[in-house]
Amino acid sequence: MKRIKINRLLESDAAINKIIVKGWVRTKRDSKEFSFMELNDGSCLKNIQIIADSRLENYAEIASVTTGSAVSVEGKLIESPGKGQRWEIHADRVDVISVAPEDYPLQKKRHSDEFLRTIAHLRPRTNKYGAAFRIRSEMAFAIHKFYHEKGFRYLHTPIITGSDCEGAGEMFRVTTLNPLEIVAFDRLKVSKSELLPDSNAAKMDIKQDFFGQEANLTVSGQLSAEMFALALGDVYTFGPTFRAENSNTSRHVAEFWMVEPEMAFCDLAGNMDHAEELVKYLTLHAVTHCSEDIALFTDFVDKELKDLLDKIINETYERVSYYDAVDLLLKSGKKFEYKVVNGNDLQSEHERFLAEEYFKKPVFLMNYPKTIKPFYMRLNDDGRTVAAVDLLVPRIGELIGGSQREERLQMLEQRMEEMGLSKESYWWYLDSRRFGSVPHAGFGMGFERLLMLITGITNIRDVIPFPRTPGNIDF
RNA sequence: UCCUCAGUAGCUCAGUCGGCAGAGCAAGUGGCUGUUAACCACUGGGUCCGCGGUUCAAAUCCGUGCUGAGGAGCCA
Repeated sequence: MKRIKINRLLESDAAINKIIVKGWVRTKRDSKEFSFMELNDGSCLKNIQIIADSRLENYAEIASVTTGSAVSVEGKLIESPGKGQRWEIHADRVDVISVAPEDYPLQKKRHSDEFLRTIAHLRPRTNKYGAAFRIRSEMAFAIHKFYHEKGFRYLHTPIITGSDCEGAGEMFRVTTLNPLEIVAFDRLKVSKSELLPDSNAAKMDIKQDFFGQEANLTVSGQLSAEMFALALGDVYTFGPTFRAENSNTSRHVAEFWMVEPEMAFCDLAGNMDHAEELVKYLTLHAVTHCSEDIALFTDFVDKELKDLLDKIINETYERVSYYDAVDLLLKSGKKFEYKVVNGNDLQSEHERFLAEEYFKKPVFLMNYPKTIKPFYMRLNDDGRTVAAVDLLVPRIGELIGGSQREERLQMLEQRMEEMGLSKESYWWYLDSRRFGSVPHAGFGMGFERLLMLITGITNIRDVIPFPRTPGNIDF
């Protein structure tokens, strides 16, 4: 007989004479006559209560079961006379699969997130993290569902990349060279400057490497995605991304997942329309398909979460240009720790003020000065701003960053020259502007940041199974 | 990387002016009960983050290192 998952049992509208459930004991209350076990199998937030009668032949063994132990239960699903649940199981047979010893770290009480991070291999067994990772799974599915419905093609861009100057941050080096050989260079008293990529020593060295040139983990699939948008029309990527920045904040990890749509024949306004539709769709999907898990977060993590999610789904997102935002910040009368300077990038506190206090809803900030944005963003007619857009949301800050891309070859080459980039290493990228170039646009959305928004979890390390941060790669 | 705060029992934390190391929960034992973060009693449990210093005396004051958190920068 096959086991039934607890989420199905709890949905039952009638008693069932014979069922098998398997799971882990969350807590147990004993008496001489009965043992009450709360069993959870991960299929949903709720446990099911098992009543094991002392007349069961292995009752002594059942009584020894501890929190965290695994059991298999055969019995009857019946309506519960007790408070707090509709259904319970009267066990005809309980097989103890394994007993968790007394040093099982998870207790039947609230633990701090900091402590649970030190036992990241066990934290999915808690209510909060179980809920978080069920939502994560459901959101990943919803992303594919959204794009499939809209006729986008799912694109797998490379994890290992040879282009080293995408400008999106520090990169992780990929090499098959033995680190000991690098130590040997030190022993030979080769100076550090001679090991830099443009030196002969390093060139000789790099030829021995797997790819014969420097290789890194991707920081963005955008440039590749542009090539496919200019062939398949509308594409998106959804996969891991790596940044070697020494960032120690609640919003950054070294390995994270990013959604990157790229759309041909699309301008900045179309880009924003798309971003707004995506965020609304995903939030609505979470609220309707993960209501029980979301309820845990609205009840125990963030009391204002429900209001925020309603706003995200129902409000029209504000759209304001960089220069208007600067004016607005200057006129707000609000005292900031850092002064608002026209032409400089906005500080986190400025962005938070706009999303959380001024507009009190998601806000698109667009048309930034070209001096603070990458080369591939399309130059506006004013000659000083580019068609960039960030989506700022309450509590998180930047959820989305994107732009309309520079599709004009001469403009693109000019921008690359201004920023000191080598045109040779981007030959294939420039080719796309040579052959059938069209206006196109796209953005990147941090998947973990979306999950923080939807769950109210305040630290990004708590929405990814095994977070990677500077100095931390346990598990 | 910078700024701020923190580190005391398995977990969460208290520890006053520098003067014998504490509580709740968890664990163990026993009792009781259709219980539900069950309840009652008893028991065990400490490198007070490490190193150095001041002092008759340091969990407490000073220096330094490590770890964690919050904020900043970078960004998604």
